Amino acid sequence: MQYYIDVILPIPLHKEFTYSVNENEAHFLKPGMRVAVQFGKSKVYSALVTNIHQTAPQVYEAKEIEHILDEVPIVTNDQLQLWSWISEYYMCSKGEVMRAALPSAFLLESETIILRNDSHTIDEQELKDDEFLLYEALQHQSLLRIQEVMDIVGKKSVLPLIKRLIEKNVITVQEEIYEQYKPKLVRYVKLQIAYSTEEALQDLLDSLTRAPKQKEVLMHLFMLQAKTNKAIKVADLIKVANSSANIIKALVDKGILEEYHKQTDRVEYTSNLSVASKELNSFQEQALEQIQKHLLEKDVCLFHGVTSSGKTEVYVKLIEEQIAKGKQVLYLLPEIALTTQLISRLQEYFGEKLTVYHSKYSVNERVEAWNNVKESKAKAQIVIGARSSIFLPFSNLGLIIIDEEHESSFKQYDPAPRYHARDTAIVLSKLFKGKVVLGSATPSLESYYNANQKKYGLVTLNRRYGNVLMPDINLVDLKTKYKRKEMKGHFSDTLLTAIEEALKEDEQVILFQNRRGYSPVVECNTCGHSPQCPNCDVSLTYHNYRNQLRCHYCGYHIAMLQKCLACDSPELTTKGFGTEQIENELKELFPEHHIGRMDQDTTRGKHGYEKIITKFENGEIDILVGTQMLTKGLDFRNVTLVGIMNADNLLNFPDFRAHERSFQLMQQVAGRAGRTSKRGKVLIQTYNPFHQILQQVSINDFEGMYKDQMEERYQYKYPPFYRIIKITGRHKDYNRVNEATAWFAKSLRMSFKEHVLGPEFPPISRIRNQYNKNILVKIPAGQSLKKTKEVIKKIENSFKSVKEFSGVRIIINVDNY
DNA sequence: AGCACGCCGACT
DNA sequence: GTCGGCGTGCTC
Repeated sequence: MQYYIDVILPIPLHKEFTYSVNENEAHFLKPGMRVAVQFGKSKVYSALVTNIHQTAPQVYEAKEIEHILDEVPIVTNDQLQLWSWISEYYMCSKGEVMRAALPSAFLLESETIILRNDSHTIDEQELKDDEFLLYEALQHQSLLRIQEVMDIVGKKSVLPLIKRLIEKNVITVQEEIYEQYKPKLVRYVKLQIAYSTEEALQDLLDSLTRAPKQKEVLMHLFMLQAKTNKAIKVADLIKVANSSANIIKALVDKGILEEYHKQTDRVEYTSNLSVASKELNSFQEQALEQIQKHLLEKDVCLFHGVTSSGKTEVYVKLIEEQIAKGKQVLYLLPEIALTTQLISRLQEYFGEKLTVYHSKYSVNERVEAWNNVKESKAKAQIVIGARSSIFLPFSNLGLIIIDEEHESSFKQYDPAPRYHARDTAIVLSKLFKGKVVLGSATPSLESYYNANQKKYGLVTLNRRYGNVLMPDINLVDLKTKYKRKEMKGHFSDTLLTAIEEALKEDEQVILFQNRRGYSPVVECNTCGHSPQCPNCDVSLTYHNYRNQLRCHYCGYHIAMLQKCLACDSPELTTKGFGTEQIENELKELFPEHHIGRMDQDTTRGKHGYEKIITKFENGEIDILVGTQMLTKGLDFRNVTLVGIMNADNLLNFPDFRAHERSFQLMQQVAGRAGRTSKRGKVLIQTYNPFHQILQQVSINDFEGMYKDQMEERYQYKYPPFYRIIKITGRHKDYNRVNEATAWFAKSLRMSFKEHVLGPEFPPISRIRNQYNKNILVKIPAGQSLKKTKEVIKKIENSFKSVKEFSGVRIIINVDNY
C-alpha cells in the first residue's frame, strides 16, 4: 500500500505539495512534524506535514521524502488552524506564514557544498583560468561553499563554472543540510566510580602528592559536593579552586574525573523571589472589576487608561488570576517597548514564570522558548513578546494582553504575511476560548468603535496614578514667533525659557522631532538643485555626524558635497531639520548641560537603546532629543518638560490616518512629562495652532477627536466603516507599472465600481529602483469579505497570464492600516 | 522563492 | 564567435 503526505513548504506558493512515504513513515508521521524533502532539482527544504493519506496524485509522480526531522510534532493543530486563517484572511500562502511563524532554526535549508573529486587525475592544462582557480583552492581546502566560490572567482554567476568542473571530473557537489539549533551543553565533572570507596580514594590522594594543584582541585570538588549536594559544573570548580581548565583536563585524562554534559536553557532568570504585586488604588481596583465583569460575557475588553494611570498593575492582577487557574498568558507589546523597563518590572512579580520572545533573541534562545511553551513548562507560563509571539505553540492560553493596542507596528508591513498581531491574537484566543484585553492611553479608532458598538467591553481609567495631574499642554505659534523674531534656531523663546527653568530645577527635558539626520534636503543657493538618491525618488538627507548624504529608504550614501553637482556653485544650504540639528543647536544654547540623542542612528547595536535610556535615567543626560522611539513604554520620573519641535510635518502626512496618528503620538509623547507630583508641561511648536487636532491634543480631548475623525471616516468611506485592501504593482519599468495597475484597476471596477480607488503613485513612487503604484479596494459593511477576496484572487490569476505584465509583482495588503 | 532553460548584447 | 546578462516557467 502506498502512502502520501501533504506538506507546507516555506515558499510563497499557494498550494501544498504531496510526497510519498513508506508504511513505517506513514505510521510514525503526524501533522505538525517536519520532514526534509527535495524540491525542484536539488534544493532541500524542511516541510511541515499537514496530512497523511493514501490518495495518489493524479497528474504527477510524487517524490519520496528525504527523512523525518522530528520525533514529535513541533506545531500544534491549533497553530495549523491559525495559519490557515492567516493565509486566507491576509491573502498569502501558508508557506509564508510558516516562514514567519517558525524560529529560523526550524527552517533548515540545504546548501550546496563543493568537494574535490579525488578519483580522477586532472590534467591541469585542460583547465581554464577560473576553473584552475577553483581547482587550486580545493587543494588547500577540502570543501567550499557557493559563497566562497563567488569570492574566489570574484563574480556572481558561478553555477556554469561548477557545472563544467563536474563534467571534467574535477569536483563533486553535495547538498548539505544543517540543523541550526544547537542545545547548549554545560560541562560537569564527577569522580570516577572506581574511587568511590574510602580506600581507593585514599590511595588516589596519596598518589597525587607530586601533583598538588590537582589534589587541591579534588579537595575543592569534595567540598562543593558536601556543601551543595548537587552536580558540579566545571566552570564553578575552576572558579572555586582557583584552578585552570588544563588541570581539570589532566584529571580527566588520568581517568580520575569523569566529564559529562547536561543540556541547559540559555535564557535563565535568576529568580530573586517574586515580589508581591502592588495593591491597587481604588480607581485601578474599579477598572479591574469592570474588566473582569466585561470578560464574563465578551471575549475582548478595551482598557482605555490615560498615560501613567497604572495599567500595568491591573494587567498584573489579571495575569495572576490566570496563573492561579494554571493557564498561559500572552502579553503583546510593540517591538521597541520590549527592551525596557517593563520586562524587569514583570520579572519582579513573576520571576521564573516569564519568558521573553522577540527578534533580538538568538535563534537558539527562540527555539528554547518555543519548546518551553509547547511543553507548557512553568517557566513559560507567561510570555511577553512582540507581534511574532502570537505564533508560539500555546496549548492552554487563558488571556492575551495587547498593550499599546493602537501601535501600527503590530501590523507587519513588508514581507508577507502582512498580518495584524492584534487582530490575529483575537482569533488565536478564540481557539482556546480565552480572553483578550486591549490596553492603550490612545486607543485606535477601530477598537474604540468596536467598543462603542458593544462588540468589545470598554473600561476607562482617566486618573493618573497617585493623582498626578495630566500635563499642561500649550501650543506655540511659530508664524508669529518668526515674525516677531523671537526664534533662536528652531527654538521659540517660550520653549527656551521653559527649558531653562526645568534645567534650573535639575529636572530633565525631552524634545521630540520626528525626523532623523541633520536636514532632509540640501539645496544649491545658485541654481536650486538638490541632490537626489539615484535609486529612490527622495532627496538625500544630510547627516552632520559623518558628513554624509544618506537615503533613508535604500541606505545609499555619499560624502557631503563640496559644490553643487549641477552648477559647481559652492554655496549649499540645508532645508528642514532633523534630530541631529536640534542636538547641535542645543549644544550651543546649553553648553553647560549634557544633551543626548535617541534615534535609529544612535541606537544601533544590541544595547544601544538601553545605554541611552540608562544614561538618561541616571541623570547623565539633561535634555534628550529623539524620534518616535521616545514615545514607547518609557517611564522617567524626573522629566517635567516635553517639547514637540514641529507638529506640522506629522499632521501633513498624506494618509487617512495622519490625524489619528498625530493625536496618538503627541498624547504619548506628552505623557512622558510629569509622572511625579509636579505637574508636567508640554509645548507644541506649530505653524497652525488652530488645527483641530492640535486643539484636541491640548485639552486632552480623546472623545472629541474620536467624534470628528469618525465623521470624516464615514464621509470618505474609510475604516472602520469600510474595510480596505491595498493592491500594489511593483516593477522597475515605470510604464509597465502604469499599464499593469491600470489594467488591474479596470478589472476590479467591473466588480466593485466606485469602491476602487486609483491606481495612484504613493508619495515616494520609486524605492530601490522599483516603481510602486497602489490601488485601493474599499469594502462596505454589507459586502462579503470572502467573496471580495475571491474576486481579487481571480483577477490576479488572469493578470498573471497577461504576457505584457510579466515581471510586475503584485502585493496584496489586507487592512493596510 | 530558487533554479534551470533559453534568447540577445559586449567582449576575445 | 563565446560569455554572461536576464526574462520565463516550473517545482509534488
